[in-house]
Amino acid sequence: MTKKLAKERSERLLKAAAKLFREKGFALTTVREIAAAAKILPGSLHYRYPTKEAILVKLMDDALERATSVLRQAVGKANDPAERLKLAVKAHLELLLSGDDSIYILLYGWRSLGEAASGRIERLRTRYEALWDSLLYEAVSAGCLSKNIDLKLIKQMVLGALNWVVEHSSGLTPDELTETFWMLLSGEVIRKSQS
Amino acid sequence: MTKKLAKERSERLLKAAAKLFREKGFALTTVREIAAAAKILPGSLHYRYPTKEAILVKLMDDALERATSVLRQAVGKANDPAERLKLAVKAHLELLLSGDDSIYILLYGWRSLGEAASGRIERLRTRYEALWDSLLYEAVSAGCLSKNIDLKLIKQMVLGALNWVVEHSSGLTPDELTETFWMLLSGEVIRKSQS
Amino acid sequence: MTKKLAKERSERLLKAAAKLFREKGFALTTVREIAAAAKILPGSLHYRYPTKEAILVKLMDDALERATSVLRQAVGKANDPAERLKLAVKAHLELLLSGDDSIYILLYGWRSLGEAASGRIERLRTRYEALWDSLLYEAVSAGCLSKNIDLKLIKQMVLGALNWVVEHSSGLTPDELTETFWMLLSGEVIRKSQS
Amino acid sequence: MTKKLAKERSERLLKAAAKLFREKGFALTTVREIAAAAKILPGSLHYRYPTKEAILVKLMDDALERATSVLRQAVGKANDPAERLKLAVKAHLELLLSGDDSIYILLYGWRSLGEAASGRIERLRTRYEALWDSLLYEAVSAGCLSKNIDLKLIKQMVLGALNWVVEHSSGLTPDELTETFWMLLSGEVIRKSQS
DNA sequence: CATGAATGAGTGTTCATTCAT
DNA sequence: GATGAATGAACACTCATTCAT
Repeated sequence: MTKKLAKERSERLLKAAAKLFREKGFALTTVREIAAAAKILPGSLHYRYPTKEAILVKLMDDALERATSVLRQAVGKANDPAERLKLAVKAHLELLLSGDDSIYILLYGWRSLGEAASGRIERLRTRYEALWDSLLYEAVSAGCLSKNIDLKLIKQMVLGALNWVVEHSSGLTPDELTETFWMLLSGEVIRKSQS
Repeated sequence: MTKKLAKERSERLLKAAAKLFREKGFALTTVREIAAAAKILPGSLHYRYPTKEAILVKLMDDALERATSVLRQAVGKANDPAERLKLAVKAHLELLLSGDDSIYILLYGWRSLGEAASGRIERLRTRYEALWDSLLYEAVSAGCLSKNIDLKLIKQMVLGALNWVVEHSSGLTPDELTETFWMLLSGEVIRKSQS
Repeated sequence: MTKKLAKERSERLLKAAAKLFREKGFALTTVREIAAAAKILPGSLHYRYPTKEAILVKLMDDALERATSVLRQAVGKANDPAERLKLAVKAHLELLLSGDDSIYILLYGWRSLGEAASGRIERLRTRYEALWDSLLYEAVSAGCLSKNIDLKLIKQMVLGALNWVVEHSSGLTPDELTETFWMLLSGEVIRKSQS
Repeated sequence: MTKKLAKERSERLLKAAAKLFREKGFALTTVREIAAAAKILPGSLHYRYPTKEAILVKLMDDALERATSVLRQAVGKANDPAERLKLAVKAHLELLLSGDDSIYILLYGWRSLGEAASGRIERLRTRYEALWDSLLYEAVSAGCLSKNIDLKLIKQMVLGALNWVVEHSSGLTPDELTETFWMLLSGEVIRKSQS
């Protein structure tokens, strides 16, 4: 019973922190604000997380865990490499648009981390990106992605486009965004001409 | 003579601030650090810029001005819409990779601005993006960009891919990045298959 | 137990602040001086009062509360309007000479307040003066104060004389001051002659 | 010619300073504000007065000089001691209501002075009050003021009433105030009864 | 487990004053 | 005489963290 309450408190705290970190940035959010939003007292906050940074790390950890799991699950629904890639794009967009603040923080919050935590998150992020790496590699093997192309670069361009678009184009669904993006990748947007 | 010295000081200050803002973020950079890096005293810093935020605004203002000017100049070198678009991509990448810290700050620092300054920068940013809008519109008119496509969305995807890639893929030249990106857009990376 | 200590601290802080505000003026007193005098740390001071002005407001609030209460009590001891007036004079002088710094601050410190706080204190001051207004009005009704006289003006002259005298004539008791003042009011000082 | 301009500048500076000191208090007025109001530059201000305090001292000096001179002139118009006293009251009120900011500063600004300057002003103030002392002494000699009364105390009560009233009762002329005050002193306000 | 008062180093900013020109 | 850029000590205030209860 008590444990349940404790867990609820902890979740409220993380949710509140994520919301504030997203809205105001890590540095401009005070622990008092987090505590107030989570309806606990500043002292109690430090009982669960020793420092403010620890909250951020926890948030990022969880977000990455979730992202990895979601992506893995999404691509499992198809066998065709191109189809799997498209499913990954959609899953990534769905996650970004899910309203989960911690995903957002994951993308932009790493600048606030100390060296130790920064490395830790980087490793987790690499794990997430490794999923994309294998997806792209599969596609090359299946012949639906050109050989002799820098796969890492393609991956970053894809992720960059997706991450950026959710910040700067509002009101569209993941499906709509996926379709447009897929058209762009398929060369259906730019018509071959000369250059 | 005095004026020259004053200008030099002012520039040293801005450069130092840009470097620190990029490295540590706006909130985590102290005015004392900026002053020390610029080899002036904290009080002298406030003689030129009333607040820390004013430095950030000035930095962003200048960066946007420069970006707009560079882009305008770059696309002026060609007449073919597709070629102009490619030149824009290259110019944008060159700017991002030029080592100018304030360009970086422009992309990620806006979260630190107060409401007034934020709106001001947003307006300038819109002016920069308007250049891209017209570039894309031209391309549609010339038939080398598909009609019936959300141009704003394409613009954000393009800019997102470019901005992201310079942060996460190091060691490549703007030309190399431009070539790969252009291949991606031209559909030469993903081979048409089914989906 | 803790609460008791906290209260003691709070009182020490207010006493120290009042003393310093009186001696050096509000603007020339630093929060560090107040903290040092109260034997707490600057940070702890702001835990209780968010700003230096808040301390001043609290001091004035309390002083006015005390003054109102003391005056009300004093005049309750008599029924004759003239006697009540005289008791009020004595009570006012006793308060001023009680060594309570906050009463002094109340008289001269309002210039340091911001607009909001200033209005608040002004309202409280009006409440205190309303007691004098009613005292004077009573005296008129009872015929011991001339009709056709500007009562507000008389009130200000009386309060002005009393407030000023404690600043510039030292060593006398409230009783002595009251007697002299009463003689002055009664026309026993200036002998009727011509003008 | 140059001298004339210099004098004009100096006067503009003093007027501006007096106005600001009255409105915002000495401590809250910055030299930059004074300089701006006097339309000179901060550096030039210090050419004429070495410190901010020096301006305040000069202002007080002049005000006291003027007050002394005005009072002396006013009482010279009559020979009867009571009449002279009444003229002094009127002259004092006229001065206070003349809109000359420095007179106001003289009354309330001494708290801002350092020890040295404070003593200096105190001596000047004593000289002004000595005029009142002699006025009152004359009145005693002439029999129109009761013997066996603390003259210093009476003086402070009179000055206190006058100084206070101009701050707290607006819209009345010096003549009106003088009449009411004189009635108060003459015992025409409080009717003798018992106490 | 939870509290909240207390801490104190650190923050952005102010401003009277100086001084080379 | 006059300037205005530069100074740097001082200011009010913040806030992540601690710890006695």
